[in-house]
Amino acid sequence: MTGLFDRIDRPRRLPDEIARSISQAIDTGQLKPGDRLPTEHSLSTQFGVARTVVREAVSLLKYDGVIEAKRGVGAFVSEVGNRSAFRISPACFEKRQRLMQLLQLRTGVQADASALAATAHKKPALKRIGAFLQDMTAAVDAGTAEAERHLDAEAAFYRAIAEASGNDYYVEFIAMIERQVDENLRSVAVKNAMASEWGAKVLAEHAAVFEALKARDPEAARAATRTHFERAAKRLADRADIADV
Amino acid sequence: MTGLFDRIDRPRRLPDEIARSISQAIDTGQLKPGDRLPTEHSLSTQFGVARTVVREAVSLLKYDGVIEAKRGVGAFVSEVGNRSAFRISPACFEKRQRLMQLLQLRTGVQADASALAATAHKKPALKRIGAFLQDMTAAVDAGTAEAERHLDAEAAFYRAIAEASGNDYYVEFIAMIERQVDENLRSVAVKNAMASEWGAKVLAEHAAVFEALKARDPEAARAATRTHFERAAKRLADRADIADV
DNA sequence: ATAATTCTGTTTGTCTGACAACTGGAATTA
DNA sequence: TAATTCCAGTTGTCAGACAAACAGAATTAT
Repeated sequence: MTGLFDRIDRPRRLPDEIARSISQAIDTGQLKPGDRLPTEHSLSTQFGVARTVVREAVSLLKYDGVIEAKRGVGAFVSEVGNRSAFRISPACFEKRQRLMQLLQLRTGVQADASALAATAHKKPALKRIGAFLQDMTAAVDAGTAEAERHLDAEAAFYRAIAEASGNDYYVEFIAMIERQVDENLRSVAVKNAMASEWGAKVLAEHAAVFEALKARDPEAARAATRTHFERAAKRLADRADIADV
Repeated sequence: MTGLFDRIDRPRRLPDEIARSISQAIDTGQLKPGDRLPTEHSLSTQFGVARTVVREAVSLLKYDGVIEAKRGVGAFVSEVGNRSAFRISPACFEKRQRLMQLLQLRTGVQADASALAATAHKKPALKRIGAFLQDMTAAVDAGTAEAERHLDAEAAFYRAIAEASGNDYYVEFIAMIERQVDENLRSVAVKNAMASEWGAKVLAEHAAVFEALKARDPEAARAATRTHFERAAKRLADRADIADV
């Protein structure tokens, strides 16, 4: 049973903390592309940690292409558009606008995945997808107690669709986004799932997607998926307790 | 002037090399989710480097959520779907199927971005976009000598569209993909751009996108963008010298 | 005999100091 | 004046040490 206890705040690793700090300085414009970072020695004294820790932190940012280092010279903030990874910072869940933008991107990708799956799916995949839809139905029938199960089944439903598309990148991308959203907005999503007046309504959205897949109609699948995720985004953002600016 | 000299292969950083090695072991299934990694001490002797180097490498993978470490116990491969970043490994450009999948994902996202931009764009943005289209036209008129400029203008054209969408995540995502594709397939793309018989044809594809934006017609913009990127993907994959399996 | 506790070795996390490789510019020399 | 050499500074790597946390064995108490 989850929800009884909040996860204790484990002492995070120092390098992650420092990487986040530097990354934030770049995002907020305190460090602009081309700017030179303080030396590792300087950073280690500023943060009050050993240089090895600073090195690990800087190494993370180098790996993402956020900064570039030249031996004997220093480390510099890279030009934008040189990133080698797509990553969502937790700060994005603090502002409504950023959140909506993220969910908008996800909606489009997820709709594409459904459209692909509509024509590409094999029989066993459809069976799997249908099973998750039944899971959701059962969870809704069971009422608010099974809200968590409902959410898990929903995530599995759309993950299965992504897998049925036959494109591994959709699976990876969707899984990544889903994980981030879940990690940051789980509690809000649970509240939404518990709002029983929505149960049947939302279920119909999923069912429409499934029917479109069964009919191998890509455009219907895309439209149905888009409809659900657009509404879900609205429900989430409406209920999320975040700043409007 | 680019293209005269190839960039010398600088000795890569050890941590990146090791991170890549471990990551590959996971991708190929030599290390499965739940498996325990060798100890840092063991890895340092196996790779013949200091533990600090191994630590940096492992730290990168931890940051991506590929592995999780417990002090006093060891480091373990995470379950799939726990990644906190979306990253494209260079290996993806070695197999035609993976490449097509990647380009398919990009096509969908880019098409969505265009659809959004069609309704969201402001006047100055449209002007910027049009300027890049003219750049491309000029480059095509100048012939094969300006192939590189053509490519740069094309990338800038679609980046500008993403910016006009008003959604920062589209900008980030598209920039990341574009960079990876460019880095790995630049030479192929140049050859394509130099194939003069395509010049006018391709230019018409871009122009169609621009016209749809000007007309503020989202579905037309989406369709035109999709058409271009699907054809571009085909041209790229046809010419790319990669394995079919 | 069983359950609780303590001890111990292992592993990751952090610290410290050192040296190597490399760079840009200053000081020196031709 | 121009070329060369030298030097302080910075990142990259190395080596060793200790702290923190954990799993399981050994010990003790019930």
